[in-house]
Amino acid sequence: MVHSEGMTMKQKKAISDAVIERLPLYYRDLLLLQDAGIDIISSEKLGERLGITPEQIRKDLTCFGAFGKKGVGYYVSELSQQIVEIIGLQQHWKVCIAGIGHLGWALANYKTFGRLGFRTTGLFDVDHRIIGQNVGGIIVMSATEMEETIRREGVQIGIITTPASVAQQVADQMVAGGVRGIFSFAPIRLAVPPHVYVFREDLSIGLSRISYYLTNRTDGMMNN
Amino acid sequence: MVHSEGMTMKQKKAISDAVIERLPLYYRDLLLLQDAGIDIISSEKLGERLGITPEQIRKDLTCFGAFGKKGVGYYVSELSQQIVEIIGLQQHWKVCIAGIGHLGWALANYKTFGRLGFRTTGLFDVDHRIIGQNVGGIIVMSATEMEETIRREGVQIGIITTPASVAQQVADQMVAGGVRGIFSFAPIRLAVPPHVYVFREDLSIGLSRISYYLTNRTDGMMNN
DNA sequence: TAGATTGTTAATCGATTAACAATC
DNA sequence: TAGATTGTTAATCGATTAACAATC
Repeated sequence: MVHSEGMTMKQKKAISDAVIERLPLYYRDLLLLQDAGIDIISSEKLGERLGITPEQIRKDLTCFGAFGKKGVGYYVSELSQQIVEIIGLQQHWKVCIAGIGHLGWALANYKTFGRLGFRTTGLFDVDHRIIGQNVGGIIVMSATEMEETIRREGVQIGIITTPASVAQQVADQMVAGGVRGIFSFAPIRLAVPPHVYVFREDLSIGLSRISYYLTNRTDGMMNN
Repeated sequence: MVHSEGMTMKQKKAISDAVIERLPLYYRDLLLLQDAGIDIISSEKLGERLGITPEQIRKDLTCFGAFGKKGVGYYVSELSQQIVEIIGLQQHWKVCIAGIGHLGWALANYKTFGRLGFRTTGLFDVDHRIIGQNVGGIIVMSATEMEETIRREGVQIGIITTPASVAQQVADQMVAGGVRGIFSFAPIRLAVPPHVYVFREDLSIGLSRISYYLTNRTDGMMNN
C-alpha cells in the first residue's frame, strides 16, 4: 500500500462499487449548493435532496476520512474538494473516442465530460465520410492512427462506441497504445490485461428494466 | 396478487434490481447462441461466456420458474422466450424522446432499441432548427405537441435527453400525456406520481468510476 | 445405470440501517 | 451549557456462494 502525500485518506479496506457510484452524485449536488451560495450542509439535508439516507452518506464518506464537523455538518466547498481528490478528478484525464457514429458524436459533444476534467484528445473512425470532419472542435482521424496518437499524447482512457463486432480489436489497439481505462458501450465482454480497468455501459438495460416494471408491477410502490 | 394467464411464473417475493439487470445479459447471449445454431446450454457454459457464476444464473432464473432440464441444461430458444416474457419484451412498447440534441439524436438512431421491440413514436424539441428535421425516419415535432401525441398514440415510455433545467417540466408533460415509465439522462431527481417508474442513466458515472480506479488502484486485481 | 446438471436449501459474505457516544 | 450532528460500532437485512438432493 502506498501512503500518498495527501494524508487524510485512510483506505483500510476495498471500497465497494456502490460507494464509488454515489460519490459523483454527492459531488454534483455539492456544486449546486456552492453555486447557490450555501456553505454548510448536514447529511440530513443532503440526503433529502438526493433521496439517500443521511446514515448512508456519512458511512460512505467515512470510508475515506472524517470530513465533517460534529454538531455542524459539512463545509460544502471543502467536502466537494475532498471528493474531487478521492475520485481523482483534480487530474485532467485525456480520453479518446473510437467510433464516431451517432453515440460517439454525442459523447464527443457531451459538455459534462469536459466539466469533470476529461479532455477529449482524439476521435477515430474507419469511415472515410467521417474522417476529417470537425466534431465538437476536433477533427476525426483514421482509426489506423489511434494507437500512435494514444501513445504520443499520453491518452489514459479510451471510449468505445463502435459496433460490438470490432470492439475487441479496438480495445486491443487502445491497450497497445497505453490506455489504462476503457469505457465501453459495446455489449460484449472485453478481454484486457489485468492493469486495464473496463467499465461497460449498456443503454438497453434501462429500457429493459422499465419494461420489466411496467409488465410486472402494476401495483403501487415504485422506487426511483 | 394477480395470477396471469401464462402460469409457469411464480413471483413469490419481490425480485431485486440486480437480478432484473442480469436478465437482458442472459437474453442477449442466448440470441447469439441461437444464431450460432446452439440448442442447449448449461449454466456452467453460459456463465463462462458472461463472466457470471453458474450458481448465480440458476438462482436468478428460479426466481421466475424452473426452465431447465436436470442433467441436460437449458433449451436456448425456450429460455430466451421465457426471458422475453419475464422482461415483458413480447409486447411492443411505444417510446418517445424529448430533447433531440446529440444524445437524443443518437438514441433515436439506436438500432438496439428497435430490436428489443421498442417503437419510437415521437421525437420532440423546442428548437426551431431541429423541429421538422427527419431523424432516423421520424420528423421531429414541437414539444408543444408532445402531451397530446403521447395521449393519442398511447406512448407508454418517455426518454428524456433534455438539459437538466427543463427535465422536470418535460417529465410532467409526459406524465400528463400518460406515460408509465421514464428513462432519463438528466442528472436530477424527477418528482413523479407513484404509478410512474423512473430509471435514470448517468453517463458521467462510468468515467468517474474509471478515474477513481486509475487513481486508487495502481495495484493489480481489476474486475470488469 | 452412471454422469451431468438443475433447483433448492443452508452458509457466507457484504451492504445498509440503526443506535449512540463523541464533540463541535 | 444545551442542541445538533458527526463518526463509529452493532444489528439487520439482502444478495451471493456453496453444497447437495432430485432427476433427466
